[in-house]
Amino acid sequence: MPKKVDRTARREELLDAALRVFARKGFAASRIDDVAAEAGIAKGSVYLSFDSRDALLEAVFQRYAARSEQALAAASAVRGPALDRLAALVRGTVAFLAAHPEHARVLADVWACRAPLDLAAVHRAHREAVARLLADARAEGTLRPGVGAAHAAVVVGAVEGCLVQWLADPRTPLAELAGPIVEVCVEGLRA
Amino acid sequence: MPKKVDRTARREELLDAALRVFARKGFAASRIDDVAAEAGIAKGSVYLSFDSRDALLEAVFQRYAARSEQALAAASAVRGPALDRLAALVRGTVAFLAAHPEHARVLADVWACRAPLDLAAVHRAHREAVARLLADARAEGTLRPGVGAAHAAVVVGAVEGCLVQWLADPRTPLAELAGPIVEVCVEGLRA
Amino acid sequence: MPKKVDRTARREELLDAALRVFARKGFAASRIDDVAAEAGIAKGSVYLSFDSRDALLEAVFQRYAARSEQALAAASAVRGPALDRLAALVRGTVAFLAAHPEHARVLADVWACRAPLDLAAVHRAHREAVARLLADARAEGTLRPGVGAAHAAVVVGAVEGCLVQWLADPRTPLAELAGPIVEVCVEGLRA
Amino acid sequence: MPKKVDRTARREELLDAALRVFARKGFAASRIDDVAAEAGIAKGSVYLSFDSRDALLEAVFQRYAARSEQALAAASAVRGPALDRLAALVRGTVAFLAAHPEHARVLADVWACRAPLDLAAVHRAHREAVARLLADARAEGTLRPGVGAAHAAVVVGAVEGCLVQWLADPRTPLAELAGPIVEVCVEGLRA
DNA sequence: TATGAATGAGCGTTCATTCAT
DNA sequence: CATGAATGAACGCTCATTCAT
Repeated sequence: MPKKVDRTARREELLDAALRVFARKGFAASRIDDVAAEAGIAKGSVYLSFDSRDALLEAVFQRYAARSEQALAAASAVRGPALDRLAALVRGTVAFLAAHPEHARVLADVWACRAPLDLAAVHRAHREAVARLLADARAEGTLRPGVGAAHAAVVVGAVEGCLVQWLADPRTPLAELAGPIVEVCVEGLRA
Repeated sequence: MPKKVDRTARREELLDAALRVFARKGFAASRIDDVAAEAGIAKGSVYLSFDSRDALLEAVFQRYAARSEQALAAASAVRGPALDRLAALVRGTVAFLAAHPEHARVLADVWACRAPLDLAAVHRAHREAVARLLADARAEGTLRPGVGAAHAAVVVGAVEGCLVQWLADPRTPLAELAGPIVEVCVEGLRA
Repeated sequence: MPKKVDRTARREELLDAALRVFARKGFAASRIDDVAAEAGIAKGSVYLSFDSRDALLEAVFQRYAARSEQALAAASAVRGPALDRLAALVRGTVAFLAAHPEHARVLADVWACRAPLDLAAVHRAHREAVARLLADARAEGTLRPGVGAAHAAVVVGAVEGCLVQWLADPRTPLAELAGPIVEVCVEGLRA
Repeated sequence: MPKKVDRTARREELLDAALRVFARKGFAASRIDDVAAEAGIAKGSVYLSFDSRDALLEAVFQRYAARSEQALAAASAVRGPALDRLAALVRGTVAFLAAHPEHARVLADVWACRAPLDLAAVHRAHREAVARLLADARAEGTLRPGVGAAHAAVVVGAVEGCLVQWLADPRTPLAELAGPIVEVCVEGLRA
């Protein structure tokens, strides 16, 4: 089935191009021509793979969501004490974002656009993964009293919030914030 | 000086209208006509107070920045042990954001637009306020060893990150997250 | 009747201002605000003296037409041989235009606008004055055979055409062209 | 290279349409829609060939300048006594203008607009051609004493000035003025 | 399938004109 | 009379989308 492969490959190349362009100038200022030029194809050809400009942003986001979930799954697969695994998850998430600044940058466009891109699902998955680890830690007896599922949002938020500060000021050393985040959001929760 | 008063009042009314419109449909989808209609004036009259559509967003942001700074100053003015004051600052910030959902919603537009709106300065001021309190706590001997100025970004991030989750999913109870944030970002830092 | 005087004086001041502005930036690029500012009054006050922006150009032109006619009449009043009077008329016309570069510059706007400003009447009056002098010269026997009323347009054109060259390139020394024009259009016509 | 041909052809068609529209209602009153409609294409398509409305006027002028130069070159190519060639040049120029009333009409818009359209260069070329013929006539001994290069502007002006009178009053028989112009500006210069 | 010329709805901005003060 | 804020029609230009080739 060469057609399918070609279509998929072309979609991926286009998404790579769109990701770079969106990250560089922002979705609002990105033209279909810009994406096509970045991908080295003609403007009209973009519509062979995507229905609209908005669909391009949605697809870019979906790819981020999928990759983010993979990173989450990978981090959740490690063995060891629950809070160590939580620390690993936090570090993994930060490393993933720092390693993919383009994906991170496009997040702002996703927040701003009002399309029904299920960003909430990404957050939910993230919170649930954290909540599971907190529950494990509770079972292990390594969790501070009074800490529970309600605090998962705070852990997720700490990561996301550092990302926001980095977006607003690229000089913020996002990767170096992994340590402090772990110290606050993991070590501070130990019994 | 009736002129000055009128112009300022008209500017404020327009900013109120713009804030509502931007919060409702997003800056990218907001038309000058929408803002004018919301303010009950003619489209052309918007240009009596603002040079351009972008200037409107900038002014809306500047007002947010100023109000945010006021909220910060108010929270910093309380007396008591440093970490209690940090808790107050966090609760105050969350309360401010929860009480002004429109301002908060427009933040996403500011992140997405690439105009030189000094969002970084807002973050910096916030981090510095937190860092000052952490330094005070250190002097009081109430701070956990190893915690310092580097962790201010995490505290600020936790608040901002919860805001992001609320923006992505309005069902997230932002106001109720103040408690967990304090438990993680303040109580977890105690010696 | 102080009102009448005031209104007329105000009109004149406004026309002076309009003439300066139109000459400086061209009618197409001149705003009512520009004229008002040049006259030192408020924008709306312009409409107390003129019905519209176009009426301003028309009035400026009418004033030029009247002054041009006066210059023509003055030149026609001199005594002496017909061709000497023609030379005086040419020199007077050129001197008038060179002395009022602003009026001359606005002529281009009058040519370009399609309003029914009777520029043709100005040309007609000019041609008729020249034709009268040529007829006088014919009666005096000082005119070359074959030259008559039909050549008046050429004499008028030579002046106007030098004006055009000066409008297109202000470095053209309009005043200095009076001599050559007379040599070609007057001396060349002698019997 | 079908692309180049098509683009050039389309440009020419658009310039033809623009020329007609500008001549009919004047540049100031001509809308992009008018030009597009005259060319039978959509408004936006105009921008595939021209950057702006002003660029359209500039291109129309450039085409006039080029054609004018061709007419000049053709007239300069004839053989014979210098003053006969000058007469031919004058007749050729007038015939060219009379045959292209649209081009001539747009000249007024060029005079009025302040864009840096090098109308002065057209005049200069015209003057230089005339001046060369006058120098030849001097060498031939057929030129009246006292006449020289300084009179070239007058000859050029006589043509241009008759054009102006025709622009102001289309009833003026421009073509019929060629004879009188020659009689004044050529015959009057003979030794 | 790939192209890019063509489209035309849409929007930001301008500015002549009006009129309440 | 004088003012200048308010108006809103008008227009240049953009660009996502389409479709003939």
